[in-house]
Amino acid sequence: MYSSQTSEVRKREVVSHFLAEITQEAMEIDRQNTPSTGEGKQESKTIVVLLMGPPGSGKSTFCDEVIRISARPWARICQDIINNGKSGTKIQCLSSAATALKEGKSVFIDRCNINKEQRADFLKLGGPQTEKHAIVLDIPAKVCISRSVKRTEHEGKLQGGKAAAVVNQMLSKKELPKLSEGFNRITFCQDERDVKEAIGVYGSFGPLDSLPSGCFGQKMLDTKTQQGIMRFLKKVDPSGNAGSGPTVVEKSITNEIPVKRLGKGDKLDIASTSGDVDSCNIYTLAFPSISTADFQFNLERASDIIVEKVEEFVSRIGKSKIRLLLVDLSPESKILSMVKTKAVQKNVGSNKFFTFVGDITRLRSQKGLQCNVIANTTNWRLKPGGGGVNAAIFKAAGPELEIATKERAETLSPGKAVVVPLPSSSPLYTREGVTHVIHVLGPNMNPQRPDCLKGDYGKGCKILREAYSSLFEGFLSIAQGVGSEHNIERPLESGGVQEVIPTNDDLKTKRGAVYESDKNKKYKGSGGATKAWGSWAQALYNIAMHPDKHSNVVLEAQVHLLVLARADGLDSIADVRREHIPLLKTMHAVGLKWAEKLINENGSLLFRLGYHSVPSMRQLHLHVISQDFESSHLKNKKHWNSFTTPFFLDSVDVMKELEDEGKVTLKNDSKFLEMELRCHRCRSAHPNIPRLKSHISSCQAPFPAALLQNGRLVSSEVTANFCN
DNA sequence: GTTCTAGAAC
DNA sequence: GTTCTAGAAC
Repeated sequence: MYSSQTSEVRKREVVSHFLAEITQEAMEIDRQNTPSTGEGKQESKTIVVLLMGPPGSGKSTFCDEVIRISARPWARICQDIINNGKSGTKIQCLSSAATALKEGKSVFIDRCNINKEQRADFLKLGGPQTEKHAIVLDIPAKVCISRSVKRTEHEGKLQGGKAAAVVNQMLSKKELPKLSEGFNRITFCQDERDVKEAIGVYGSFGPLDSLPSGCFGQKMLDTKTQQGIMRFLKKVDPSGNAGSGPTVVEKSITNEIPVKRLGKGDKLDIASTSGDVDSCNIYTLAFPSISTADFQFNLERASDIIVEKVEEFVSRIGKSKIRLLLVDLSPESKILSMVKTKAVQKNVGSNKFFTFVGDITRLRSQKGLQCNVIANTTNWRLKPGGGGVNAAIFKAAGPELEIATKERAETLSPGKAVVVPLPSSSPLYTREGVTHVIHVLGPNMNPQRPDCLKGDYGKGCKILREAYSSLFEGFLSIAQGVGSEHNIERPLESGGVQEVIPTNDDLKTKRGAVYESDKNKKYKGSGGATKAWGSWAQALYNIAMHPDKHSNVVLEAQVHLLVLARADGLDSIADVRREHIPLLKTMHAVGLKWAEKLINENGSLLFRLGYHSVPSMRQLHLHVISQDFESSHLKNKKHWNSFTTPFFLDSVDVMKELEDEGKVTLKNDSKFLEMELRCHRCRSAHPNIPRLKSHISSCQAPFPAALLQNGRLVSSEVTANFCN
């Protein structure tokens, strides 16, 4: 923090020093140009014209057109090409502009100049005689994006899907210029006609002419609101529809949720342009509108209350990585569009609140949207059935939810909520990554249902508010790790083998998770026995040596579990000899049993069983890892490569080599961990982890042939059995 | 393992 | 300007 501040200060010093110099030079020029006698001869004055607008708004075209028809000497200072045709820095622009002014040229500052801060230094250029103008190309975002996307030879190399991201990003920072910043004249252009007109004005603006000061062309438009909306949207509308009008904006909100995978193939780049593939780090509550379906609560009132309660909650949580998602199955949902409109009007939620069309029980599997907690609008008996969300959630979660619910509460009063941790065996947990269901009971206005309020909206609104408060409170308590009691399973009794399932829970709850890592550079290549282990690398050893103290250490995870050997002194595959074959077989059998159990629960899972060539944690452990690699803990190249390159030794191969050779010869090669990132299925290469993750979330290519042999890949189709 | 951060990449 | 990686410290 300190050092970054220092460097920022230093940067400013450099800039202001530099500015002082060029300003002085410009003033000298001005003095030379200013006639010392009071003769009436009019001198030509230089002007600095700052273009302002996102990529695709037509800044360069504007300059080119004016320069083409103008009698005045101009220089176009374009940040995109200032560095020998490549993009350069603001300082280069300032320097180049100062030089041009010195030569008596007027200058166009052709860069986005999107906010006051970006413009400030350019307004210091030249002397007091130098006029400062702004041309604001306030063109609809939609137009800018489509232009940016279409261009193939743009100087700034801003092409394709990235353009949408950049345009939106920039618009979120837009601050229209004001005369008070130091401008003599500001021209606003909102469409092509305005632009043409301005080109005409500046094109015929001769060296000796002057233009009236002030603001021109600004239409009635509440830019404050626009900015608010842009901030609300923050991220990109992947469809490129982010516009400045509220109609477009509403659509954007729906699309705005970062989605890992919308479809297949052609839409793959959506994730990368939305720039939020790490959205799994945001703790999310998905909730249906309470009471507005079967309980027939008035939509107008309900939407007011939702917006009110969300606003209240969002202001409380500050910058926490938490978000709320109002979900409805129907794209035509009235409540969704009403809430959307009101949220936009009130500018609620910033990037913390979204509306979303989808099945609340399938947000991850269908929409690629990870929600940690979902709310269930239930009935007073907390029982399945009744149709709607309640039936769907109980059905999707399986009997596990019923049982877990029963342990918590038998009934629920209107306005109240109950938090139920979902057992890891629930399909909603394994398939969707949902860790908790919060049952909430809203007020009922339907005479066919119990506790009907008979139109008493005084009471009804109070209860509905209370219901949302209870719901959000429950969510917050989970998010903060308070009251999150996780179900604990007993480890299987299996001879000298202890199992640990590390969690891939996004939250740091109080349960202590043990994660497997790949390696600790210092120990690279060293054998197992003499290795010095860091304290965290000891964790598995401690569990294996003292299982009594850790008898209930089974940490939940959807996709990755470890089978530990209890033998002391056996830290890695390098230590393993022929006599350990029975142990390895047992470990394999245990791993396989778990894999099959998990596959039974979720037929789409595929597993590989194997060892790391050089483990990062001591105590021999077998990885049983599902091949979806959907985990927020998979963060870097080493993680990925440790499971998808020959660094990962399939258990079946290890056992075979032990039988044939008596030991396992390690290639002992760290190069595997440094290899480029390749999809484990189709082997395509990807530049970084987020892009890779985005790809693997939808890649359905068959696995490489080698994996399909000898039972290396365990799936619902393959019933590999290497033990017994 | 996590967190922090500089600087590279975009 | 933002995103991403990788190295260092813990």
